[in-house]
Amino acid sequence: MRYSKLLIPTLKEDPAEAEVISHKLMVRAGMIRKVAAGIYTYLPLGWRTVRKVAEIIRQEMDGAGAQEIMMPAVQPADLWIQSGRWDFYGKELLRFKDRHDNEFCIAPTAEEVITDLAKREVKSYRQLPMNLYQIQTKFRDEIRPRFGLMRGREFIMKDAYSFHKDVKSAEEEYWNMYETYKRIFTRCGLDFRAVEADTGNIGGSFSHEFMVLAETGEDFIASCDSCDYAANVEKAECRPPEPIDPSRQPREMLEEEVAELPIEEVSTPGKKTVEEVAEFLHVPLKKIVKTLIYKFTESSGDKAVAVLVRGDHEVNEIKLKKVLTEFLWHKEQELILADKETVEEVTNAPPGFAGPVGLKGPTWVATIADHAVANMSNFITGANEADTHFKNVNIRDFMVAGYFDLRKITPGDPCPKCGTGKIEIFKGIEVGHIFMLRTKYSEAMKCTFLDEDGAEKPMIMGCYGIGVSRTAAAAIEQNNDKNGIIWPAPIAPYEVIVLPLNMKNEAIKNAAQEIYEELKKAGVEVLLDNREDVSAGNKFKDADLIGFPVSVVVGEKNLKDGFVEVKRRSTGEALKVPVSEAARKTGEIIDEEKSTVGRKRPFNS
RNA sequence: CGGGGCGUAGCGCAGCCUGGUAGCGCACACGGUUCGGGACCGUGGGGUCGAAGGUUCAAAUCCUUUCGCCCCGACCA
Repeated sequence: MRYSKLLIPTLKEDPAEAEVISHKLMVRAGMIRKVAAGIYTYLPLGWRTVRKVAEIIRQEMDGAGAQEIMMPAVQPADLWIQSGRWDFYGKELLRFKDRHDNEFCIAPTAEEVITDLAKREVKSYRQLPMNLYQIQTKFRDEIRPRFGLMRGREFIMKDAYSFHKDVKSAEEEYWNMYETYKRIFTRCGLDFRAVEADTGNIGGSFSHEFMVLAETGEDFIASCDSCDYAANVEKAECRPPEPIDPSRQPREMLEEEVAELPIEEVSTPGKKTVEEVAEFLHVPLKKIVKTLIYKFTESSGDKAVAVLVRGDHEVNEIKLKKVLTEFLWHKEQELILADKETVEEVTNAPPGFAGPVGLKGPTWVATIADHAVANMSNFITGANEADTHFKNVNIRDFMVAGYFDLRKITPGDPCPKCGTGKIEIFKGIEVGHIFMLRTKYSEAMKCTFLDEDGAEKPMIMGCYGIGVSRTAAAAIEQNNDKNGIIWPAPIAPYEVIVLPLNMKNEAIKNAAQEIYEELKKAGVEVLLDNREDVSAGNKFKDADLIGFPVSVVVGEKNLKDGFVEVKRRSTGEALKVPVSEAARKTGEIIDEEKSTVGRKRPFNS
């Protein structure tokens, strides 16, 4: 392709609206343009990269036995009502009515349509297992789209759904997809980890996320420094301190054995946060118990629950939700930190002075505590009175409905898997997610088959997503320098750019043209920067900004002696090669760039 | 939805406080000189100052409303 024919509107300056590097560089390199918040047009270069990511996904999915299909983006409400998600999904689901006043949505994901398809077309165990996928535009009306393609509202996703006659088959496919995803992201040249994850809105029984490690990631990953354990912080379980002590009886095992002292009131004027209290009373955060009042709604009205965690810990709301539903039988809706009024009602004090001693009020249902609290003694809590805390509080002083894993894992915690390693926290960008759905959708939508024994059974399902456009952005987050993008060769919009530095010099023009033709013939994806009246400096800057893995520089000085320069974007390393050798050498280098991608970074190590 | 910020030429911005000719750099077009790391000279085109209403002789500027965008938070297959 000739540069002059392509729409590549590069910019010298960062766009004012962009914050993260991938967003800035994609706009500057002329790959995307914004149409509305979280909604983008892909320009020729951006689209080529997206297509290349998609092609890698296709090859690997097809190779793994999946079949590509295409489902509608606009989906009827009644399928979503059948699955129960029409009510459950909330505002993120973009809904509208057609001219007949029938309700529709723009699909954020396609479990409903695919389950309906399987229900209609698959009758027998003989047709199973089956894995169907599509690569398609999705829409999620995110509360706050941001960071360009990293969190768009409209984005391109590969979503796959598998159907099985039994759990064993489904689990086999799950791990088949797990391995397939590893190959896909490795081929894309990404440094990533597969981590255990929460199942969120999609539901189901277990799940892994594929995380690209990057500082701009919005997810936190807990990873063990000695074993292969890695999990989303949302999911990572905290090993209860020894001894595991649900009954709270044996006091003799406490890490710090001291006699329980009598409870004592202390004045703490204006000291609301744990940090302020710790500083004011000259005690470590670990000696304080935080009391957080959470509010949720159930059929009988608003309820409040008090949650106790150690001062240096933070509540993991996903775990809290789970505890509320699974152990306390509250089917909560919209769990939120309680507002001022609720706090005052439950604690009889302004926010900032809540404590577990003497909670009351009609909405208060229970006090629950994190495991770590069970092993504390003579700690500090709020006194449920303005400007006052209690010292030497002990478990004897209040009622706890139970001890659960309620906190976020923190760096230095013991690994929940091996127990000996320490947890480290990394930031990551979620580019893929695989779920074991089991029968969540097949039961709701009556998607059944006849098994060998003639019994009608719901299909066992799995689902597997990859953010295609996000993967492209994540690759940039990981591969860039001050001059621009450094594309991993397999997903670069073009593999090679040929730079004739002066188009008015016939010898340069002809040599560049020749090398370009030869590369094209050899099947290399090559772009010829044939722009007239663009200075050498500009061509270099644009080539670096866009990030072509290899450039062939055809300039006067070298060409006089019959040479051109073949340069790698990743290392800056430049080879002087004879014109006649240029195409061959370039081909070799690009092959090497493509084949070494991913190899330098061992998976999960 | 809460807090903060911003809407002036395609992009990046100044002008607004203190009302009176809409400006700068880049980009774009034409002519010329340049041509290995974002060249230079000259000429030129391009703006309902986000929108609506108000105050005023006069509004980009002051007031009100509204829309959009960005950041932080809550939220998120």
